Amino acid sequence: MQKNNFFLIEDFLPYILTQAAETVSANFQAFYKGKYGILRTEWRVLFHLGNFGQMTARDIGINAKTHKTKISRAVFRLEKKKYLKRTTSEEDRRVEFLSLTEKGIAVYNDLKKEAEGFEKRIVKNLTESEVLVLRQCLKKLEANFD
Amino acid sequence: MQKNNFFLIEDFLPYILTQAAETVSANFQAFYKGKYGILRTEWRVLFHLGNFGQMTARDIGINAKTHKTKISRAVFRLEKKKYLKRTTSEEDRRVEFLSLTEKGIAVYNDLKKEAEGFEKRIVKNLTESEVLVLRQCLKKLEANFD
DNA sequence: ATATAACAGTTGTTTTTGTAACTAACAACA
DNA sequence: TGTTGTTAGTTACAAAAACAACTGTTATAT
Repeated sequence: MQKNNFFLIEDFLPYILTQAAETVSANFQAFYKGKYGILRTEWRVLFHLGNFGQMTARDIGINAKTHKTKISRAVFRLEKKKYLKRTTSEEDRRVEFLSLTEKGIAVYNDLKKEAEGFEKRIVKNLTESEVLVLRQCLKKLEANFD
Repeated sequence: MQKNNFFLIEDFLPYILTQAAETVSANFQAFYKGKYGILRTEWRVLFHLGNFGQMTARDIGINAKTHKTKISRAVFRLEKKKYLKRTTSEEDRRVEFLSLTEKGIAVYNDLKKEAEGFEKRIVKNLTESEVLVLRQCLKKLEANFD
């Protein structure tokens, strides 16, 4: 395995960013998949509802930058597990308000606790200012592609 | 959409890391998929071979932290497109050495050029020291989960 | 030698995603 | 009204990923 080029895949930011994201989230995903059979998009929906309360699928999709079909299917699966309930809007019957059930809230709270521990484990390695810069950079990077 | 919690999904590092990675690489992926019909794992294999020359599927898998079945299928597809050729090892007939064909090298060079431009576009937003810290942090994060 | 384990890589099956087409409801404007 | 366009959310189908079981080969150990 010898180096014969100036462009190195291991210096390419989208690559190392993706690798880091995959590596870091793999453990956590395995945890919530193993414990609650929840997939990534389901986790996102659950946490949006847990964080912000009642929301529409549309708004979750916009905030999480996730395509509506994925949201739709995640909502379906969460509903099947009784983690989530729907209420059709009175004003616009196309719109459904989503919110967590008691059961969903319990799951959310457990996953939240786990997420907090996970977060600590990640940043333990870094100085406070590093974490700050990291967050800033990630935000800036993303803003570049909107 | 109101905030009623201390844990916020938008501050959760695995989440913002994943979001940033997805947002940032979406454009690039669309480009190479559109132009050469290449998927993410295929891109990784191509760039490992382009960067390091002849390699085995196993070593690409280890370096790219990608499961062998994904590598195997990516290799198959790259071979079908004549971007890559295989040579069975003399010493160990289980082992196949992979390397790019002329056609593969041409594709690699084009994608490399594109990647360089892409990289510049990303970091344009950031100061040199920010980029440095970002790279460091990503490396440290990943090392935490090996 | 020969049995057993370990390894490189592939294939089969199920689950999940991507993409586009779809239904139903609303909006706007003639 | 009625026609056209837009929007929220679903569904259908093809492509890709996850996971486990598989083939063929080499290494180990009795």
